Amino acid sequence: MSPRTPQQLEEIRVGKRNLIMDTALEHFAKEGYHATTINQIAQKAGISKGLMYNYFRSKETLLKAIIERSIKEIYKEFDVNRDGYLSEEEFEFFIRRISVILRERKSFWRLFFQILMQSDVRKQFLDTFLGSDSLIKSGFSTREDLFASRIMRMITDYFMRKKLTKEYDYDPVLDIQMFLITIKGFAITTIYTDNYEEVDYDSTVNKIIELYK
Amino acid sequence: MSPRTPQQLEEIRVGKRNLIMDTALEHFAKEGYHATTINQIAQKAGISKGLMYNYFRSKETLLKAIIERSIKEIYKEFDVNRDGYLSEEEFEFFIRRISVILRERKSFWRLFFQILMQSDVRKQFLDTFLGSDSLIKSGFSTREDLFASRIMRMITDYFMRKKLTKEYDYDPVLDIQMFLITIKGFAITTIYTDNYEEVDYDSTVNKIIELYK
Amino acid sequence: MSPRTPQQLEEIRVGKRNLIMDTALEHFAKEGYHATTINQIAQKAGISKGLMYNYFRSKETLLKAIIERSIKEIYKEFDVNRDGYLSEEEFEFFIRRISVILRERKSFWRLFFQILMQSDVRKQFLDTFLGSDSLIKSGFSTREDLFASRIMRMITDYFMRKKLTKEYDYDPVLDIQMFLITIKGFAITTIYTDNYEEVDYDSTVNKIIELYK
Amino acid sequence: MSPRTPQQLEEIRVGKRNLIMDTALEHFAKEGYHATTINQIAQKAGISKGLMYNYFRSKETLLKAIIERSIKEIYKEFDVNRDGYLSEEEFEFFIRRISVILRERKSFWRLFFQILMQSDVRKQFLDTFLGSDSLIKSGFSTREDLFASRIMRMITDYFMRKKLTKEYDYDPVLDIQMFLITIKGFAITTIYTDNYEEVDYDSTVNKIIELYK
DNA sequence: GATGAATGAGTATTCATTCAT
DNA sequence: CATGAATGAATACTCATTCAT
Repeated sequence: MSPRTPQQLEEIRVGKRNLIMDTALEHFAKEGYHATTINQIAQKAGISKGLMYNYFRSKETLLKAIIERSIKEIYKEFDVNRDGYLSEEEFEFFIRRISVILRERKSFWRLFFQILMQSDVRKQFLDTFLGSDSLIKSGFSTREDLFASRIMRMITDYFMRKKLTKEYDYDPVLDIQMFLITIKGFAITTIYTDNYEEVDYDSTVNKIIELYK
Repeated sequence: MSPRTPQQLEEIRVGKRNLIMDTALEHFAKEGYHATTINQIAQKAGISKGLMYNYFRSKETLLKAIIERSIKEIYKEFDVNRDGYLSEEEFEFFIRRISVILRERKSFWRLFFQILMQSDVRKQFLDTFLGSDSLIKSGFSTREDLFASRIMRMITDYFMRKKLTKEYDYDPVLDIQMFLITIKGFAITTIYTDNYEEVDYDSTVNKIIELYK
Repeated sequence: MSPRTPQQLEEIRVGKRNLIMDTALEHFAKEGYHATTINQIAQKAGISKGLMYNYFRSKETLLKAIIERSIKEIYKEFDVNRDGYLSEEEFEFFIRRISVILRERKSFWRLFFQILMQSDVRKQFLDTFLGSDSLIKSGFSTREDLFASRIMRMITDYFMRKKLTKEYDYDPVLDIQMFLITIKGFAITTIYTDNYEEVDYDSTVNKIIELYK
Repeated sequence: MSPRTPQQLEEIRVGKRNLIMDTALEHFAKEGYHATTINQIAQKAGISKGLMYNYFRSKETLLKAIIERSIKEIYKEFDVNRDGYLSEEEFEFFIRRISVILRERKSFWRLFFQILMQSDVRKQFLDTFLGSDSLIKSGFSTREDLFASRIMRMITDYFMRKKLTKEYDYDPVLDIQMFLITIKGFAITTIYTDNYEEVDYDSTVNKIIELYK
């Protein structure tokens, strides 16, 4: 009859917290943040509404927690090379990494898209994702705030360097623009395609690398 | 002060109907469908809530009407050549047309994106827009149902023909895939960019044409 | 079938607004602000919960509206002589006026007491009522903000003058203190007595006047 | 590390019980009964919610326990002379005692006021405190139920006797009324004044004694 | 056609209370 | 004795929709 140990409690808390976040993410991504009710989440997670509020102060807090968690995890993925220099090898790795992350976290990205495409929150999504400070503006501020803009700078540098090595009439600004457009289109296609031929998917990734490496 | 003729009445009706739809579209696109209230719309449109319901049976009906109206208008834009054959000239025209329409109807496209990125309605947007029957599934059924899939077929044909005329190792399936990705990315970029340099925008369009013509 | 005229609408609005405020005041005074539910109020007033929110943005707004309404009305009662000078005649009139107002607005005063006796809101009630700026602090700020402190100053002056005319060892500070204590006790007694003998009540009022005139 | 004796356990129990009550009283008095949550109390007291319910069946039970405890203690203060006769000396002592108790138990009195000024519980407070049976009605029944009414009777007797010894036109009923009003006003002033000049306070007490002894 | 007062079902949130450990 | 996760009933508040005028 002795109370649970702190470890046990921590386990319960962490486990349930993640359960709630996972369940909520699934619903948010599918039906949209506004259209999803706390009731739905609680029911699907098999807990009471009250308990949800034991873990998250509000629906919005829950949303932010979900976003932050994913942002942090994604940040780690790219945390390898901090020297700010993007080699051709790293560029390819970067593209391949994106293609994996997009597939592995479809729900998150669907949610993220939704949010960013809404009014004030929006602030051009991909220019955001790949390089701006709108996360801060959106209230989704983390220590990783500058992550996006750092990546964006690295990419810019990468394309600028290509001018030196490649062709005469090479226009790096246009190439960056085309690259971003392609990545965005690729992202949407990946996220909103439920079943794709692995082969086709791979050759698409390869093609993108071929085009912009 | 003579009583209005039936024609005048009809004009008033149509005018008010469009006013409501325009106002609603603006709000839906900016704040999102769920976050927008009938009150806001009515107030901004300068009419009473009651009158709104005189024109639209429900909020959802209003939404569908907005979508349908735009779909129809866009359909007309591409209604020129019905022979199902897409010449190189027409392909270029097609791309340029898209770039214009995207800019001219930003609000609509933002709304359309939102809707499609949600719930069961989703069904990959651009594959929808450019060629599927999901509009029907989505409940946004119109007489133009098959419009998208016809366009999609034309595009497929177009790229298939390129195999015949162009290179040996040309892979039309991959090229279509890349083309669709590019169009999607271009669409999102256009819709969610508030101010762009006209020059840059044009060169991007030209580049896309250059790449896939 | 023509819509209601602005006058009709205004009548409805004012009438219903007052109905809600009156009903709410009754409940707030009896069961306390927190213990009273919007449901109770709506039910007693014979309207739907929703309608309440058509007239008041929130429960707290309703409370403030009730307080302000009464404060304004009471302010008018004492708005007669603005010269800041309180003659003996006016002093007597002042006491009698209070005795009437306390009886006529029992519910309001009960509510007002409750509120002021709560934590931050508190700030000594009667020193407030009769002379401070806590109304402002309480968030019940009106153009009549300084009403209370003006009255307080008038009373202070009144008692100071008595020193000049009356006795040698007269202590005006003590007398003011005793006067305020008496008024407070009188107020509470009046407000929380349901049935009193009119005769007894009058003689009490007379006694107070006799003691402090 | 030897197991605690039953006495020690009982001491712990009593100590913790009082700790909870003290903490709760502080919050109830400051934020109000309804606005105070069990969580706040438990947290401030440094115990778990569960333990609270080990000591008190419910929030309301806790409230009643607090009231009863104070009532009993106050009762003891006045339990000296049970002969029902109030001498002039004792009357003065009575007043002075009240002035001390009011200051020493501000929190309790503030809470008591709140409670009595609400709902059916109300029943004029001071007439209660000084002489009625409303404690029973209020559900705050104790063995000391009749305490208040006994005191009230003693006071009545005291003033009636003054008629015999003092003046011709002396009206004991009016004097009692004025006395009660003064005591109430004095009580409120004392309870809701945070810092008073000790000198002023004393002279006020003396003045009351002078007036009604 | 036009209005806006009125409704009520639904939604997020709070909090006293229970209970397994 | 002690804990805090879990519950669920209650509460404030919103908003699409209806309807009398």
